[in-house]
Amino acid sequence: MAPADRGSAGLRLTLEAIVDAAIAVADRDGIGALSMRRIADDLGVGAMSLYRHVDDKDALLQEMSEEIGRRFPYPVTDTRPWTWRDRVQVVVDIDWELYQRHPWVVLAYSSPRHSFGDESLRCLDWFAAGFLDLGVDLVEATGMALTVWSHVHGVALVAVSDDLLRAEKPSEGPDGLADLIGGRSKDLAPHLSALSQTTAAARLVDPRARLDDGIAYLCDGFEAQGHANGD
Amino acid sequence: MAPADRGSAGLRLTLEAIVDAAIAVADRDGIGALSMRRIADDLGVGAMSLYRHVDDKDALLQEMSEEIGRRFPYPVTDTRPWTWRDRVQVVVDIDWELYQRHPWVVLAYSSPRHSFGDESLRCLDWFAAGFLDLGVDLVEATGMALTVWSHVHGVALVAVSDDLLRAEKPSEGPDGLADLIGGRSKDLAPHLSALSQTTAAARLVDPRARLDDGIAYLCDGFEAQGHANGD
DNA sequence: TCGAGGCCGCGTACGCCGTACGCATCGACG
DNA sequence: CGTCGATGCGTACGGCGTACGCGGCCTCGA
Repeated sequence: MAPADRGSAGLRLTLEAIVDAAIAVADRDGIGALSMRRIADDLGVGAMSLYRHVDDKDALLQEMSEEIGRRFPYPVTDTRPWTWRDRVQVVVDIDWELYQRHPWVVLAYSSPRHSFGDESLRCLDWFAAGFLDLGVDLVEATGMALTVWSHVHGVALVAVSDDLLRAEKPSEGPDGLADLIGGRSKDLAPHLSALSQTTAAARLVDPRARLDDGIAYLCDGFEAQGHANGD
Repeated sequence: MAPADRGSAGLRLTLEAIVDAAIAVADRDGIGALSMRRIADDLGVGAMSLYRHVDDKDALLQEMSEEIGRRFPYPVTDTRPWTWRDRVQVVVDIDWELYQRHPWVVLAYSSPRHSFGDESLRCLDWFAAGFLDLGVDLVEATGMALTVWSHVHGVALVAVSDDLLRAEKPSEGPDGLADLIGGRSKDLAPHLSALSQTTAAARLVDPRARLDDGIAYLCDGFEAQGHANGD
C-alpha cells in the first residue's frame, strides 16, 4: 500500500534526503561539482523536482550548512566545570574537525559557524560564558568568543581553498613561502631567506600549526586583558 | 594608417587593459557579475579576443589580485625606526583598506595578501622583521606576521561576503546575533540575552571593531611571548 | 463509489556561463 | 610583392540555475 511512500523503488523525496545527498556530493567532489542536476541524478530524480522542497540553490546551501552544524555540537549540556581554556580547546578542535571533514562549509557560508542560526547562538552562549571567569564583562567575553571563531574560520579557509575550490589541477601555481622555505627561491627577502636553513620553518606552512599558534597568542591576549580588568 | 593599432576606435588590446577593465567590473558590480563576455563588452571587443592575452578566467583573477596588491604597497623602503606595533598598525590599515575598496579580492584568492607572489614576500619580510624586536626567533616572528594577515583576511571575509558574493537581494536572511542584540530574539541564550540591554554590544557586529579587538588580543599575546623568551 | 482538488515529479526551454576551434585580417619583413 | 605570424573574432558545445506548465497520483468529502 501507499506505493510511492514505501514502494520498492525509493523513499519519497524529502528535504532531508536532498540535503543529505547534496552533502555527499559536496564532500566527495567539492562544492564546485555541486549542481542541482547532479544532486537530482544521485537521487534518481528529475532536476526540477528538487524545487518542490527547496527555494533555490542558496537556500539548499544554507540547509546543508545548518545540518553540518547540528552534526558537530558543542558540549553545551555537559555540566562539568569547564575553564575558559578548556572551552577554547574543545571549540577549536570541533570546528577544525568540522572544516576538515566538510571543507565546502568554509566557502558555503562565510561567517564562521554557519552564520548564527539558533543552534549556533546556543553554542556562542556557552562558549562566551566561559570567558566571564576572566572578570571581563559580557560584551568583551562575547567578543573573545567571536574572535576565536573568526580565527579558526580564517585559517580553515586558507587550508581548504586550494584543495576544494578549484578541486583538481595537477600541479598548481607557485607558493612563494613554501618555495622560500624549501630553498627554491631567488633571494628577494633579506630576513626570510634564512628560513631555508631551519627545519622549524615547516611550521609556517602547516595549517594546524598556524591554527594552534594563533590560538595561543589569542589566549595569552585574553589573559592579559583579564589581568588588566583587575582579575 | 594602421587602423587597428591607433585608429579612431580604441587602443590595442593588452593584458593591462583587460586586467583594468576586469577590476572595474568587479568593483562596480561584484565578482558574481564578472564574466569574460562582460569584460569584453566593456572593452568593445569580442569575448574570445581576451584569450589571446589570458590563459583562462582563473589566471585573469590571479593577475587582478596581484595588480591590486601592487596598488597597496607596504612602506618597505621607509627607513624610519618602525616598532613592531607600528608595523602591525600600518599593515592592518592598508590591508583593511584594500579589502574595503576591492572586496572581491577576499574571495578571489583565499590566502591572505594575494597568495604569496614575489611582491607579497617582500611585504612579509618587512613585516616579520619587526617582530624580531620582541626577542623571538625568525620562525616565530614570521608566524606572528602570518597570524596578523590571517586575522585581517578572516574578518574581511565575514564583512564582505554578504555584500558581494550574493550582491543584491533586498532583505537577506536573519542574523541571529544582530537580532539578539536588538532584542528581537526569543531567549534561547541565557547569558547572551543580556546583550540587548547594553549599547556597547553594537561593537560585536561592527567589522572594524572586531578587527581591532582581535588585533589588540594578538598584540598582547605577542608581547607575552616576547617576555617569555626573556625579552 | 466516485469525483474533485491538491500535491508532486518532471520535461522543456531560456538565458547565462567558460572556452575549443578555425577563419579572416593585417603589419612586418625578406 | 609574397609570406607568415600575431591578433581579433564568430560559431558552437556542454553545463549551469531555474520559470513554467502538464500529467498522474493520493486524499478526502459526498
